[in-house]
Amino acid sequence: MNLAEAKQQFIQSWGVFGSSWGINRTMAQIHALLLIAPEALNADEIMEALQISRGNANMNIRELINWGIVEKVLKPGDRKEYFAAEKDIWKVAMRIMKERKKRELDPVLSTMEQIREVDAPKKDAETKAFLDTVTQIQKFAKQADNALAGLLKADEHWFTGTLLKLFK
Amino acid sequence: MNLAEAKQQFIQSWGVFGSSWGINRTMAQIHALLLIAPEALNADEIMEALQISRGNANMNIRELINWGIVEKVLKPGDRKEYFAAEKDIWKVAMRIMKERKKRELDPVLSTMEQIREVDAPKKDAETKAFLDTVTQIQKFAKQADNALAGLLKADEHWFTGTLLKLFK
DNA sequence: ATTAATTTTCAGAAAATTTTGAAAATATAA
DNA sequence: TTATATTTTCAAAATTTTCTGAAAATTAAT
Repeated sequence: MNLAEAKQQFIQSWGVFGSSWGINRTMAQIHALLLIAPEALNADEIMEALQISRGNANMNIRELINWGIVEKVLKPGDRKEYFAAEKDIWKVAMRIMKERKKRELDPVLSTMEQIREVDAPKKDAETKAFLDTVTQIQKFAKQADNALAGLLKADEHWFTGTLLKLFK
Repeated sequence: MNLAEAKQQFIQSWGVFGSSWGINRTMAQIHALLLIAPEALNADEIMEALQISRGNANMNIRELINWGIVEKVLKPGDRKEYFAAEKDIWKVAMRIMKERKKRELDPVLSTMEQIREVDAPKKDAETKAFLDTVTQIQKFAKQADNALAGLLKADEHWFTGTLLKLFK
């Protein structure tokens, strides 16, 4: 396996992992491509490398930017827009966790909250059991939420710390 | 919102969350239904409650059993098979994490391992950068893997401890 | 052994998601 | 302003995933 083949393999695999992580295949592949590209790439280069259409490329690049793991890079004297991925894997992972927490965990919390407002005789055994399950889930989700928030907070501090050191 | 409505709401929501967690909607809904059912249910009852076909029910029940969060319950004098969900949310979460770790994290680890065997001049700057990225990912995945394994192990011990106390 | 009940399988249908490609919108240069 | 390059949008097409339902297989009773 030479370098080009290894890169190809990497992009393919990242696409497969992406799918099982609820991220669409192409989005993950573009991310992989940018992650191992020595330079920022423009839309045409991405389309060429992955053999995808312009619309597809555009849409998924935008989504990667929304997730905060890819950014636009402008080159002086070139009208095309270039794109570069955040290369620090830890930062990438933190951003993804943050995004997924927001999209997946937070809704669970508010839904469970809302369901607990059920207007039913609290003494009824069936009602009790149901509310108990909902409460358990809520507790668990809160713990997970706190743990993640803590991790993200810690990382932020670590980052701030490092940054401050650089400028002091 | 009365009890029946609340239950309906719960099942619907669980289905939505499931999708974003890479679990199919019906599978998640069956799980939700069993989670709040006072008694084990049979296939017909599940089909009726969720308005789904027999094939669909059968397939997703089997998958829930594979994940280890639902089990068959046999009732004496009844030829039908009944199904019950694990009610301890913590256990459910642990099982799901274990399963996802196996299906998603472990493959990342082995693929990165394999890619690092690339046959390319290690002094070349491009090769170096590529291998560095792959190594970073591998390190991160290993950390995540260890953290999860630790959590699962801790839980196992906690469980064993609790169980032992009960019987001693 | 025969019959009846129940579960499993799986090809095709339906639904959901992703992708294309060309037209419209936007931005830059001449 | 006009022309040209580039990006964005979005309806329709392609693909992937999920679901149905009836036939086949299995299990248990008579």
